[in-house]
Amino acid sequence: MSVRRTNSQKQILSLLKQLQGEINAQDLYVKLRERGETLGLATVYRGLKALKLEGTIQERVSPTGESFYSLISKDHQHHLNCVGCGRSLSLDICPIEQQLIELCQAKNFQIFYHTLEFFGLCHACQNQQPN
Amino acid sequence: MSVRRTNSQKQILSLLKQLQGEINAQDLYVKLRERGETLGLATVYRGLKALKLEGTIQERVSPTGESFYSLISKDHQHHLNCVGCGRSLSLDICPIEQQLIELCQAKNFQIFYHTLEFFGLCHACQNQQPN
DNA sequence: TATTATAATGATAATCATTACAACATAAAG
DNA sequence: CTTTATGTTGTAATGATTATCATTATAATA
Repeated sequence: MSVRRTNSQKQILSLLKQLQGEINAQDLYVKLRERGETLGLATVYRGLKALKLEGTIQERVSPTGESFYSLISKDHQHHLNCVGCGRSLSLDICPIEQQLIELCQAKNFQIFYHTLEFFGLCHACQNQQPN
Repeated sequence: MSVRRTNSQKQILSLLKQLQGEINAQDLYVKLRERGETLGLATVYRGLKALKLEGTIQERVSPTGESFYSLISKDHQHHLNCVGCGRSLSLDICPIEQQLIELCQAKNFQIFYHTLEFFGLCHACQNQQPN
């Protein structure tokens, strides 16, 4: 209910809108400081958490354990992730039908977004010895 | 090509088969020690990495940044994850068609597995103040 | 079998994103 | 203008994972 939007949350949202992509908390912090804002790193994390709970932004945890944040948008992307080099390739398709989402809602869940990721070896990593 | 399987890798695989579920590296280490094995924690991490590169096991990074490992199996599961309490509910459906996977292979990617996760608020978390 | 090269291992230190904490600031309410 | 709750900051603590390096096991070769 409390749609109180603190100043730091506004700043975070503003930057995310401008970016139109995903970014991690630390880089977000640096960019905001570059803008002249004076907020602290802890506040950035707290703001991101609040926005996530509101369903305004989404979080993707990378294989390195680092979180990336972005606005939730209709034209989201999924990825092919290489377990060898860690790089990922964007896909422009999404097989998740509205029908499936409604099925989830039926379980009393309020769905904000979904993630679909494929894992395997990219061409380069297939043709070389591990390690 | 080198399908050399070290002793520690065998032990890790053996435990994962017995478990039939996912486990993090630290717990895996403890369980192996309880079995009487004498391997070190670093070796567990190394073994998991090697098995992952082989396409034998899969890794799921939790929102806390912790990794969970399990055997890759046909009857995998997807989840509804609550961004509030962090709990997740298993789904028994998977909308990913073989056709889609072949499309990925066409991009020179060798797919081992995929993950599909929904995020939102569970019933309990919808009806309470944040924080 | 003895020798040598290569890979695996274990203990521990280093790394790094995130969270906890305590002091201070701000705003809302009476 | 106090009181009270909430937001914010910098810093220390946390905790999983990775790097390091000396040691040991394994494989390849003579």
